[in-house]
Amino acid sequence: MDTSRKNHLNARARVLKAMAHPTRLFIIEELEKAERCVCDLTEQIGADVSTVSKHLSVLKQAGIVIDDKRGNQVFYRLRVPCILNFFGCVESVLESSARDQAALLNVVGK
Amino acid sequence: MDTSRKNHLNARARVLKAMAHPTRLFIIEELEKAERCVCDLTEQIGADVSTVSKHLSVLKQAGIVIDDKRGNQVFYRLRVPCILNFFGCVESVLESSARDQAALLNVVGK
DNA sequence: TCTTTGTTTGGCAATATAGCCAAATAGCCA
DNA sequence: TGGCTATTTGGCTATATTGCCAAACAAAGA
Repeated sequence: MDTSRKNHLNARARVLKAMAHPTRLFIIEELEKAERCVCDLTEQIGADVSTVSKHLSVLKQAGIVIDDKRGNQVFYRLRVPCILNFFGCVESVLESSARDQAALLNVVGK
Repeated sequence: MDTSRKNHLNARARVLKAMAHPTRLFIIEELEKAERCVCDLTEQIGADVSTVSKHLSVLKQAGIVIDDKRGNQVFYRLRVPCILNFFGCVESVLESSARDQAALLNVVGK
């Protein structure tokens, strides 16, 4: 495997890793609707502000969100609008898993 | 946040997490081309067989790949064909990050 | 059966992640 | 300036992940 391919794989993995957490997926979904300040997200999520802030910084470092300070609030929004389309395939994985599970249970049940 | 939304976020996060590793992305890309046995993947990846086998089992548990034993070899293939389209958006995140980095360097350079 | 080849599993050490609390920082307004 | 609100950072513990080695398993063939 050459270096350039390795770098590419690492870069992609970093983005996916940043998304791979329920709270961060929630944030992404919310930001798809509109920008949000940390306080709003924190309230919706129901965790410590510091926890939410750290999740946001993970997303920011991965290049997924961008922040914008206005007054003493910080607003976050998605940097790239396509992120949500992105999930069509994740959904098919989930559905196909569910289908196969069901089929399996059916067989076992007999 | 209601339970059903939480479950959904967890399910999605599990799939993304399974993908979020360079070696596993490599495997996914290879399987997009054709099914592969563990031995082929191991050779390409250049890690211990046990390591590769564990990565495969992560992908399998997430419902991303499926295995098929033939003789004493085990062949893996993607369960869902769309996985690679999936990356269009990851790419835009990367590109947009790169662009902004470059712009930043430009400003700093002045 | 014994051996060889291919794969998975168990176990371990190193490292990374998550989430909380406490403390630091930043901006606003009196 | 002092106090208030919003956010980030540091530090800690608990937990999860990674990757290797060694050992177990499985299939095939001599």
